[in-house]
Amino acid sequence: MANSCEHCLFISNAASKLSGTQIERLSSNCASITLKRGDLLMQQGALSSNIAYLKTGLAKIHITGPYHEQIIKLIKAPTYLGIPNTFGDKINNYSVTVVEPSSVCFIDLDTFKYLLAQNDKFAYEIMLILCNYEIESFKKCALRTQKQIRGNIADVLLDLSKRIYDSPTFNLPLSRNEIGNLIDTSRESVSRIFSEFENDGIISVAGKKIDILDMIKLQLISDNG
Amino acid sequence: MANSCEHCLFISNAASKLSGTQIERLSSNCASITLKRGDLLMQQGALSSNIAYLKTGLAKIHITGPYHEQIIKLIKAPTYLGIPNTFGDKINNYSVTVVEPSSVCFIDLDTFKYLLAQNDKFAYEIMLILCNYEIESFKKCALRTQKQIRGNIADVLLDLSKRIYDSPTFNLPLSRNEIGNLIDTSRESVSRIFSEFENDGIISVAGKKIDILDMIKLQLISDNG
DNA sequence: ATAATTTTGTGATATGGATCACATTTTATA
DNA sequence: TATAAAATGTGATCCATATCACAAAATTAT
Repeated sequence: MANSCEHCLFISNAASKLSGTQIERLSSNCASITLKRGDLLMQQGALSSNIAYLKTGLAKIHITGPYHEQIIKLIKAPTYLGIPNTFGDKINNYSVTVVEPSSVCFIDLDTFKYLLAQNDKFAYEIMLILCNYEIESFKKCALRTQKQIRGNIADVLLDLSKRIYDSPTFNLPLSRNEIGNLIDTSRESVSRIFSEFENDGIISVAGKKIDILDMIKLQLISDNG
Repeated sequence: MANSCEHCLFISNAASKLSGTQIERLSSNCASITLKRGDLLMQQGALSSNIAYLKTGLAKIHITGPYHEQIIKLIKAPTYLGIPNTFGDKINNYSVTVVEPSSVCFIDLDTFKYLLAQNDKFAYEIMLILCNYEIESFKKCALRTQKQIRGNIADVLLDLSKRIYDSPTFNLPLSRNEIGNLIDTSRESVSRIFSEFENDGIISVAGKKIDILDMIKLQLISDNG
């Protein structure tokens, strides 16, 4: 049975700019699979021959640093992954691992490039995505290094609550150690700050389950570093 | 006298893909100026209506953090500046300040977008640039936070020597304070490490003038954090 | 040139977090 | 269900680096 991108429930802004023929071509050069927590979607150092489109789910972009693994960011569907890898040297410059059950389409690179060349509106949308990535990473870079751990943990909790789950209650998709890798700190410090926040009545923690009790105070901690 | 991009000595890879008519259009929508150290090329928070093309010189991209100014990176000509700003909300997300005498072309945004839509090879080159930006910033983000100050200072010196000046001897384009802002440390620490490196015979420092005496050892410090 | 301002170097001190250590809980596996 | 393995919480200790303080040097303005 042929894949149909045209009727995909999670079609991207970019793909919805494609013509009938173009989207047909996409459909026949695009394979959809489902992945579970821990599955590697893209391996740093490997040769990339596909663009990935995360249709549903949650993933982390991470790279191997000199001393430990560094999580660059959490990626929520829907989004394209690995576009920068496929231009230039075609070696993946980072790994992507699924942290919650996800469905992903792999799009043949040549097809993707063909579509970019054929349809300038499609290309424009992709460019928009790339631009936003850059702006985002500039900001994050500056904020993360100028705040103390309390501020960074507050940021992570707010991000999970607002951007990822849109709810004051959620299950942490990352271990304490991973949260540490995301904000450049140790797992012990993450634990300690969680306890601190709990004692201050800002959050309630039960294993992976987080409940933000005082959003205002959490926001203050985030703002004041 | 009309500006001629076609015969520009510093024409970009992207612009050299343009047709005769297209490059004429670029020429007539592009203003060239010269700037000196300290001149602001792009102001964070301001409305952007131009793409900048740094033809010659050196500039820094910086943003205002919660506590102090953060230098994101040093930009060496030739390069485009501000592309991400002009997509999306059109507010500059960062400032750019010239640190060495530079010449810059301001390209009208609508013209730039017109060229992107008309010429897919031009668009492809611009996309390449955006992709490289992202990869670069991922790497930098991870390395900077996982190394100690000695390692980061070694990185800055090597970057200046290799990428920017292509010489073991050069004049620092940044103050100690700015170097601190670049690698998230204090001016005092920068001074101290410079003295340390000098005592170890790795560099010689005379005000702004730096001489790298032992490239191998400096590289080792960079590698080992 | 001279004065005012900014930048820099370096010692002393304080401290945020890393690291170590180990008990406890949770999760995965046989 | 039992057992092994991984993740977590928390105290004690240590250290890299920020911060403070102030003198010296360099730059800029008058």
